[in-house]
Amino acid sequence: MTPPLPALPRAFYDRDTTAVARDLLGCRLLRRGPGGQWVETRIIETEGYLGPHDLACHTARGRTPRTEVMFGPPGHAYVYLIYGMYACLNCVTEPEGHGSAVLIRAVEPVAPATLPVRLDGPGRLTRGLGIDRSDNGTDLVEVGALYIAAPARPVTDVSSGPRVGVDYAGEWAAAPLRFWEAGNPRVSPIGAARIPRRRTSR
DNA sequence: CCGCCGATGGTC
DNA sequence: ACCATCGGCGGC
Repeated sequence: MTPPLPALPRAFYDRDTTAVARDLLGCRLLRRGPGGQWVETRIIETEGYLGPHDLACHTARGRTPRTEVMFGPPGHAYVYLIYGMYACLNCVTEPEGHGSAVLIRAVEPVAPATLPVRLDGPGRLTRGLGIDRSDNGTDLVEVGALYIAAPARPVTDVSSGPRVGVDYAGEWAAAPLRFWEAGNPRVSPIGAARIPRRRTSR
């Protein structure tokens, strides 16, 4: 693929986190590899983390070195290490100081049309695209090695459900802040409609 | 198909 | 001690 596809403006991120989480579906996540080659993907699953009042949100534990980026201006990447071995990619939302972000949980390849790695799952997509904590703080509004562009066509059919892996968050565990493109079979089936399994024998 | 468990290391 | 995960394995 050949960017520059224009990056989404900062105003896109400087909004209600739930709206940003929904509107990121269909957007392009662009990654330039070490060899200068581009990979264009399409966002198909997200989760909103609303701020310090949201007990599932990292900022609920206050302002710390790790969450500094989340309290910063919108439109920056918040990348953190989970379980000692996977990175998770987020976009900071709302005005500076708010402490909210959207986790990108799954993308699908656009160009190249297929890749030898899976990109569904927050840990798999960062591993597959070579995203790690060195990308923390990247300004996604700049056309750089990692940024986000507008969708070819907006996603209108959106499903939602509880976020994954936040059972510790009390009342907030059940909040329907996970969003995915309805009917897309590449979204991991956690909480989504069961994927009909292909017949393997005859 | 479902559920359990280990890997692995930053964070507070 | 916990954790916004993943993949392998064993049981049904």
